[in-house]
Amino acid sequence: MPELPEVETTRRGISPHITGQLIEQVIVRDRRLRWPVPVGLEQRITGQKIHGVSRRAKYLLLHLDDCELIVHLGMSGNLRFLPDSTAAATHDHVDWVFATGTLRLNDPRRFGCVLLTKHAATHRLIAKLGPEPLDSGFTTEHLQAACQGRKVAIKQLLMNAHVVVGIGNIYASEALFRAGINPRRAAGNISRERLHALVAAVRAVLEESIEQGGTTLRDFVGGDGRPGYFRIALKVYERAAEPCERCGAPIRRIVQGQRATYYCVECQR
DNA sequence: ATCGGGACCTGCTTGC
DNA sequence: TGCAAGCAGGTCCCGA
Repeated sequence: MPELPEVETTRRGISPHITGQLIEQVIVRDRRLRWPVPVGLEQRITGQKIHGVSRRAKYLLLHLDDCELIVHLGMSGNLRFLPDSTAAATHDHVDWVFATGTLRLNDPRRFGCVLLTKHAATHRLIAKLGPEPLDSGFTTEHLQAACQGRKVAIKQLLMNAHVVVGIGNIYASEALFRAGINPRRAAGNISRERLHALVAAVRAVLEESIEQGGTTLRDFVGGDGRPGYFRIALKVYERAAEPCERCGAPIRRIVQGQRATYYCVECQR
């Protein structure tokens, strides 16, 4: 489900509600996620305070007294703060209960995770990630170095979290459209000038989406339960056969690495 | 080192 | 109406 803008929207939605709050109770209804929710998590963190919620790539990090929780929403997860008690539904995996309400993780496809660690920054899932696309570390030089000698398609390289994090299937297509680059082009065969444009396009599309609360295609809701409104701003994603906004040619859908890619054959070379 | 593909899941839509 | 196939916002891990 969520790419960086949706995870960031979730973070902003839940953070004010739980930061500074004491965890009164933890309810795990279904430990089955991508990796099982650790046995004993409930006792381990009950009574601890949430000192803040940060984000690294698509991981949400909850900072507690003496440990950190790594939460990933996978393809279909959402994390919501519920001020009033609401009966749990199917696929509600974990509740964190506070005096002011409940933080609840729902994840039908179970590709998400809830993990416990001392220091998330050194955790194996996080330690080797590439730079954040909205931070200063994501530069033309960095992208150029990552592309050097690579034969993979630029779209697949953009989605590689060891190169740059947070860009999933929607925003990879959208950023390449903005930059005018064919998603199938070999990464190593793109000029520095065009990579410079791509860096700017990635930043712009992610920032604009965050402003709109992310993209809701089917079922995404942010921490407050509201959908994101960036879908109407998508230029190519899920627009196969529709006319390109720029040139009128029909948007094409192809498959790369088992994922759908959308692009304009005229505007993107 | 790089790459391609399979794996992990449920639920919705589409087509026969 | 029923059923099977295809598709969906992620990413780890394996073998070549």
